[in-house]
Amino acid sequence: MPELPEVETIRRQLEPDLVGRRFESVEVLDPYFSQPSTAVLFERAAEGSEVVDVGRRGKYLVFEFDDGNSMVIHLRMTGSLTLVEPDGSLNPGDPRIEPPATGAGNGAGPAPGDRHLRARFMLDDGGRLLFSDPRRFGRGFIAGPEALDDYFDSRLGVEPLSPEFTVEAMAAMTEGRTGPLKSFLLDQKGVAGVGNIYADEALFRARLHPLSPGESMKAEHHRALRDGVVESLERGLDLGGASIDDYRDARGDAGKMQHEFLVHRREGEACPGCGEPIVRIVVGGRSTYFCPACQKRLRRRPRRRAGRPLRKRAR
DNA sequence: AGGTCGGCCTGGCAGC
DNA sequence: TGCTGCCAGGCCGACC
Repeated sequence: MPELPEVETIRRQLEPDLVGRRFESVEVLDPYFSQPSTAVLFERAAEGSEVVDVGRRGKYLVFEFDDGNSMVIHLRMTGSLTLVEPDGSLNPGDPRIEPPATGAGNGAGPAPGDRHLRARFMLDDGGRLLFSDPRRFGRGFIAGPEALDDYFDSRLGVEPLSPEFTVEAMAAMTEGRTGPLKSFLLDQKGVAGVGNIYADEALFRARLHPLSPGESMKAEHHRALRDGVVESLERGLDLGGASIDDYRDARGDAGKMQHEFLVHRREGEACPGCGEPIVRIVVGGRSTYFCPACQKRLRRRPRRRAGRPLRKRAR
């Protein structure tokens, strides 16, 4: 599942090869991809545009065009973007040359005849960018600068790898939140880009229980969670992301983060901290892995009622 | 307003 | 073997 480290890995690979290139033709093969816009409108808006920047916001990839508009792509669960060089390889010098487009298939990409291919962007240097997505959850749209700002502002919170992601910001975001910390981390309006994998890893690094309410945290916990999020995302970036099922980077390679999960998808295995078995629970409908020994649940801080002194406990 | 839950999708797999 | 049913989960909209 592409989360921030996976999307950023793809962005870093695409940027040097796409900036300065022009989309000569664009084909939307699955109308779902461009919904709610139509395939034709999407194709018209992208065709002829030169890419001047490849950016990222949360889990969204942002291809900025020379006309000021941007094409935004979200990979969701199973989407992938693959850049094919003019010679058919996945990067210069790569041995995985596509078979010549003489036989079956139409030279669709790294997997010729890929039935999950949803959109194809032909570049002016003969290369092409392919969007493939078995589950059809991924989406693309084109927007002007103001509309794009509004879109992101209403959906996304702070970038966790930016200087704005401070301990104070963490404290402000979790104040008054009664829901579980796991749900807070998955809410993109708080920290943008964290998904199920890195939420589990961040909570373990912070030694925080996924069901602890946001408002139960004290200053030391705010710092621990901020640091846990940053460390888990940076580790994922260093390893080129995590490949559990479908994820591949823009060159068709798998990431290595899945070999270094501390708790995620490791139910019953020994906790890397204390050796106790890792447990799986469901929080907000999501599989959640943690160590019950290392990640103790915080209790809600008692709220003082105005004008009334704290009562001593009866008995 | 914050929290929770179902729906969107399809491939893969368990179970019969 | 082939069928059914369930699970995976990011995001959104409906609802409490």
